[in-house]
Amino acid sequence: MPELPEVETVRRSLEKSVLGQCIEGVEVIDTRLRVPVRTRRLTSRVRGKSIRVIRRRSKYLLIELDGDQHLLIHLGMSGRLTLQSVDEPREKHVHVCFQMPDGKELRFRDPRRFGMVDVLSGAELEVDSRMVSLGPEPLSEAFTAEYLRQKAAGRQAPVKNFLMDARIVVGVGNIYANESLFRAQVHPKRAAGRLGRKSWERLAGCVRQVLRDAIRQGGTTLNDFADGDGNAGYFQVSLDVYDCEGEPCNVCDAPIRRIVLGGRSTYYCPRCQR
DNA sequence: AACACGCCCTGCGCGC
DNA sequence: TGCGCGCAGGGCGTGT
Repeated sequence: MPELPEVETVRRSLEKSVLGQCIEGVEVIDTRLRVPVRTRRLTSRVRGKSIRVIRRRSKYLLIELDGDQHLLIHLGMSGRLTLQSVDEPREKHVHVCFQMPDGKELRFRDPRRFGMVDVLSGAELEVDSRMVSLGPEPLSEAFTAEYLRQKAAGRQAPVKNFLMDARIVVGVGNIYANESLFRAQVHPKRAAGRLGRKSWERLAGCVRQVLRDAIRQGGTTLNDFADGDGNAGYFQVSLDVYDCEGEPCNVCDAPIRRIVLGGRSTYYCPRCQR
């Protein structure tokens, strides 16, 4: 589920609730995530350390602790990270808990188990294969129309697949790729290498705009997304095309179409997007 | 290199 | 009411 706006929403809420606090203990209930949880390593490196900074890179949360340790957390498709009272019964699929002060714990819950929880030193983080191959952040200065145009040169793959490639730009998942292309009036199937400068300008601008709007609304909650305090997002009411097959386009009333690209549902307006 | 595809896993909504 | 099916926000490995 969580794309950049959702992860950023979680980051901001955790920044308010747990920044500076000490992680008093770690409990691993189930190690079976996409990458098996290394319980002893996690416990020994994290227990007793305070949270110095909470960052986000791509769709990863990076929680920097005392002693140059960095918690690396990915929410996968169905992950949640919420601060709750230890008195509340643990929900099904809570796999890892971090004990926090005042009788609270940070719970990592992930029904589909596509997420991951790991801990790395600063040096390990710098050379980590998951990190080094990542493209620029879409809300950074490095993300420009010219950058995209150069990267796309000669590529035959659909522009939507290109946008969702984390080596090109991070954080743009299926929802926001669809929404960005709609706002930029670019057909998702267009070969990336065949877009002109003007299209790239619109697209770069719309990607940033969509992501900023979504962050402002606290992310998109389709089924179960919530921030660190359990609050749902609101961007789903602003979706123009995602999961809107057959509904009239908000601009021209033509019915929204659904096709499959790269194995994922792709929604677009056949009249607005060329 | 670039690209297509399948898989990891559980839950949900749908049609029958 | 119950069952089987397809589908779901991500990322990685493998094949051509």
